[in-house]
Amino acid sequence: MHKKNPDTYFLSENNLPFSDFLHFGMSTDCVIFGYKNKSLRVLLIQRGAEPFIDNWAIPGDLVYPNEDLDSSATRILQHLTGLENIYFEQFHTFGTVNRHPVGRVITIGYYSLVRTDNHKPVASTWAKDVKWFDINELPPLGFDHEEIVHKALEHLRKKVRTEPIGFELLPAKFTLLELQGVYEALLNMRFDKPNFRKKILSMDLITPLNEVESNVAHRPAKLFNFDKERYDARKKNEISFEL
Amino acid sequence: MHKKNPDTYFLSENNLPFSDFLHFGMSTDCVIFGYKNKSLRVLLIQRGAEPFIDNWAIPGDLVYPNEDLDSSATRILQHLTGLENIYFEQFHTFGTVNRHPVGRVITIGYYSLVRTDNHKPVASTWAKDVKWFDINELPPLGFDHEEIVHKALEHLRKKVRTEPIGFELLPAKFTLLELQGVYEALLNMRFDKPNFRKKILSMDLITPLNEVESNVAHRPAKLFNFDKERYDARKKNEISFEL
DNA sequence: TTTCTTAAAGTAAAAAGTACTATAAGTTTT
DNA sequence: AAAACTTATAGTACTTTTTACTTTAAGAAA
Repeated sequence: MHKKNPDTYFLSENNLPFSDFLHFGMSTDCVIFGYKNKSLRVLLIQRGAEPFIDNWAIPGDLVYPNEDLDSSATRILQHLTGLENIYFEQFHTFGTVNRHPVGRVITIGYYSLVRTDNHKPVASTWAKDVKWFDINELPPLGFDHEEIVHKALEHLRKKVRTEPIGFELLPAKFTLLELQGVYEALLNMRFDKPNFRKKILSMDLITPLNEVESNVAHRPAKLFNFDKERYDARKKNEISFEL
Repeated sequence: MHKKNPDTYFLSENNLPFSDFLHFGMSTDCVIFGYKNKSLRVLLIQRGAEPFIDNWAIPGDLVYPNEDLDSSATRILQHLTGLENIYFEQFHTFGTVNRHPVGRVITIGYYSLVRTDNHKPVASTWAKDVKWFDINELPPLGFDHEEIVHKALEHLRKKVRTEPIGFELLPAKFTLLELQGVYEALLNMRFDKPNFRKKILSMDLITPLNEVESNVAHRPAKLFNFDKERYDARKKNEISFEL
């Protein structure tokens, strides 16, 4: 119904026809975080196509004409890691006029958290190589990807202080010291062990299992898992839909 | 240099030529918050053009082909309020396939905070009317603007807890009780007056002036202003550029 | 059985947050 | 001009949370 004469829409102060505005490219780029050996890592690909061929970059792709934004991010993640049900979140959109050498391409930044032990990322047609990099030892990146990674990290650090997402970087069963390591890597801080333990347990969101770690040269620690149901239930109750 | 054959770029798993991906429209939409009479308000326009003509909506416009995203938001804000140096921030991008009746238009959501007393918003060619609405008494909105407003409010509420942006809703000189009113409206909570005062002053970010309010039927309160320089300086020192 | 390493519990001081009371300083009313 | 009233501002006592540190326990390895 509205399709008849689109040129009459959006005529703010300029007189360009509507069709002149439909020349944007859209992409999604994903900053994939992992955790291993007490350090925070980012998954990068080595580009197999121009522009920035051979450069390292964060994985991304153009949004399909008939694809939702989150679906696009899911597709990239799925494709690269082979995993489903990955935690991810949109955090910022980057659209400086000349950010892309080919044309006006605006990219939507997502970050995601994955358990690095579960899988091996695989290179594909569009990536010569895929590798985990320590967050403090990143190579030079193509496009404006350094800015994107930096901003992703900023968002992640804020988020992790208010919502229990640290678990997403660990296997389902983890020890409290492992969890502490995640938070220390993420926030670049040190915590006191007994106090960290006390605080985490007092939140009542992780449940002790009847299992302990194995193959360690010392007293094995108890394993826990995150009680997502309880968290979701609690969150639901607190939400007040004021609008 | 890279412009010669764009069709070889971004060929992930599909075989569409690059030009097929350049048919997105981009817009920015601004959720403008104000504060008056102890209540939080949103500035809405009544649309003067299709689609959703006559409906209330948040102000927005298509991004110009040669315009940065933030510039686009600035332009809309400037145009509508006549004010410069308005606080604003990008918060989320909305791009569901069918969100826009005319075509695939992706919109970048911004929210901003303005001092409502400083100015009167003016309607223009693209808006029949402009009006402030109480956040709890919004009319039905066109497009997906209800979702956008809701999400903006969510972001604002988080932001206001970690950064001193409440001042942006008040005139340069304000009383502590006025500031308390802003926070109560923003967070939908009540604070104890002496404690709020103590907490705010202990942050050492607002400075007392040698002025008091006038034309009040009781003991006039002291006026304060926000010490932005001190805040910026302090923030600068804390930032550790770890990337 | 001894030694080693880390888990896990406990304790005490400091800081921050909460609830409330009291006083001071203006304006308005009588 | 004094009294009544309203709100600003200061102060106090109490509770809870955070921080720093000590102690004990449990298992693995030698």
